[in-house]
Amino acid sequence: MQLPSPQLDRQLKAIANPQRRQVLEWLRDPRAHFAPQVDGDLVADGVCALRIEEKLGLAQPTTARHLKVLVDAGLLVPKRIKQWTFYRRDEAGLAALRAGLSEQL
Amino acid sequence: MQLPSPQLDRQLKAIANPQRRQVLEWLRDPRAHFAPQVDGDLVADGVCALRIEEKLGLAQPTTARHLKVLVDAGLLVPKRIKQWTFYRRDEAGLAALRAGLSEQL
DNA sequence: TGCATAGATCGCAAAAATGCAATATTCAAA
DNA sequence: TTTGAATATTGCATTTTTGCGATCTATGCA
Repeated sequence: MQLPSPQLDRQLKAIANPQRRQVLEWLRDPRAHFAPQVDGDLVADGVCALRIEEKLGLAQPTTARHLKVLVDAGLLVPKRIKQWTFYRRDEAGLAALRAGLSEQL
Repeated sequence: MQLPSPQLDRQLKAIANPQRRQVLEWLRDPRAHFAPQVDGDLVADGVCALRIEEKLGLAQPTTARHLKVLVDAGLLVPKRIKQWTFYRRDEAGLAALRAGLSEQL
């Protein structure tokens, strides 16, 4: 079948998974869910992948793929600092998802 | 992992599929997308499964399962009249989905 | 340079989703 | 009660998703 919007489809598939929704929810208020970091501000830069991984309780490759799905869907923004990757919400992408939903749903 | 809301999870999985979103969209304005029916009012009762099936271009059992997924998620309301089943949107369920999204997403 | 840490990618196995044909069920009409 | 139409269910194959261990890459530090 013809996909009207591949990006919306990616976003909906991304949030169809509970773990990925959990990450998005945690990142709404990083300070409430994660301890302070030395490199990278929790809010401005995002949360270190390692912290997300241990909180999710999934193996590193599994967590990495979940994060990639969210980034590819435009729902998370990755930021590389030194050897760490920090993730924060992509509010523009999330707004686009909401808009797409109210339009198509 | 623990599911905070099994119903929201079912709903998000339901709309993660393009064909099922297509059905929901068609049913927003049944008269615009389907010819009038003899038994069952297009709007009040819903659209006959057979019409949805032929418009989707999928086999009958496949369409039946898609419709069941949407009903189980509380996004469609089925109505049996004679030997037909008519489907219309469950606006309350859709509202719950929107509410759940803005709360958890 | 050598080594450790963080993260990304590969390869594979298990589970879930999606498709169809065949069959069962339900209901109406002959 | 037999027949036919519409829908639901079953069984099975294919594809996609999700999980992990092993490995590769990138970066920082001694």
